Amino acid sequence: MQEPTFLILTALAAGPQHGYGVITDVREISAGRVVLRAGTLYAALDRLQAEGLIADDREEVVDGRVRRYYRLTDSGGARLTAETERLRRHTEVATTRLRARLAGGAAFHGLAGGALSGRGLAGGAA
Amino acid sequence: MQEPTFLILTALAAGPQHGYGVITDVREISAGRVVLRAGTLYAALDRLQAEGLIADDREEVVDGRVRRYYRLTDSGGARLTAETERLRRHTEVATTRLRARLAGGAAFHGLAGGALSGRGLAGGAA
DNA sequence: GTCGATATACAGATGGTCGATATATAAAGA
DNA sequence: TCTTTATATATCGACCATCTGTATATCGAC
Repeated sequence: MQEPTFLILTALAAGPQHGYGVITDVREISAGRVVLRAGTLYAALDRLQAEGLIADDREEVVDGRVRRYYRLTDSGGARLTAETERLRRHTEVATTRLRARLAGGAAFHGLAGGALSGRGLAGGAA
Repeated sequence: MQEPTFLILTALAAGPQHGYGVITDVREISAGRVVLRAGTLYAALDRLQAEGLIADDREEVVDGRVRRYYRLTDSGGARLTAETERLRRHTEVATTRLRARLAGGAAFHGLAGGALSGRGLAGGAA
C-alpha cells in the first residue's frame, strides 16, 4: 500500500468524509507534505471501494452540490491496523540501524570492510 | 518512497551488502513479509545509485562469482532518516485514530452522522 | 464573470512484479 | 567421468498498478 492510500484510509478512520474533505484532511495529517490530486483521490476511492475497504456512507446536498461521504469498513479498519503495524515495525528497524550507523561511524561507511558478522538489529521473526 | 525501496535502504543502513544479501536481509527485516524479486532489487539499486542514495562499495570474488557491494551514501542516510520520520508521524496519527475509532464505536461507523467538529488528532502543523 | 468547492476523466510517468536467461561452482547421480 | 541439477548471483524485458498532472463541468457566492 502506498502512502496516499494509507493516508486516505487514515483520514477516513476519523469518521466518514467526502472527497474534498479527505484531501484537506490528508494535507493536515501530513503537515502539508502530502497534497492529493483529485485524480489520485477519486481513483483510489474507487479502488478501495472495489476492495471493500471503504464504502459509501451517504450523500448530502450542500449548496446544490452533491457531497458523497465515504466511510471505513470494518475490513478497511483491519487493513489499516495491519498496515500501521507493518510500518511501525519497519520504522523501528530503520531507526535502530540509523542510530547504530551514526554511533558506529566509519565502520558503517565501508571503511571497515569487514564480514558484518552480526548485521543484526533486525528484530528477527516477530 | 515505496516499501521495497525503503527496505533496501534500511538493509544497507546496517553496512555494505551485495545484491543477494540485500534480498535475504529485507526478508529478515520484514519477518518474511517482503520478498524482493531479483528484478525489483536490481532495478531499484540502479535507480538509487542514479539518485546518489547508494554507491558501489567494492567487489569481491567468491567462488568465482563477482559480488558487488553497495553502501548507503550520506545522502542516502539522510533520506532514509527523513522517510523514517515521515512514516513514524503517519503511523502515530493512524494509531491514534484507530484507537479512537475502537473506543468511540458507533460514532465512527457513520451512525452519528455528525459534523466532525474536531476531527483532530492530526498532529497539526509540525 | 470569475472564484471556490466538488467531482470526473484521461494521458503519462514511475516504480514494482513476474518470469526468463546467464554464469560459475558444487553436489548428486548415471 | 560425464551429465544433470541446485545454488548464488546478476541482467533484461514485458506488463501492471498507482500516482501525477491537467483539463473540464457544475453550482452558488462575491
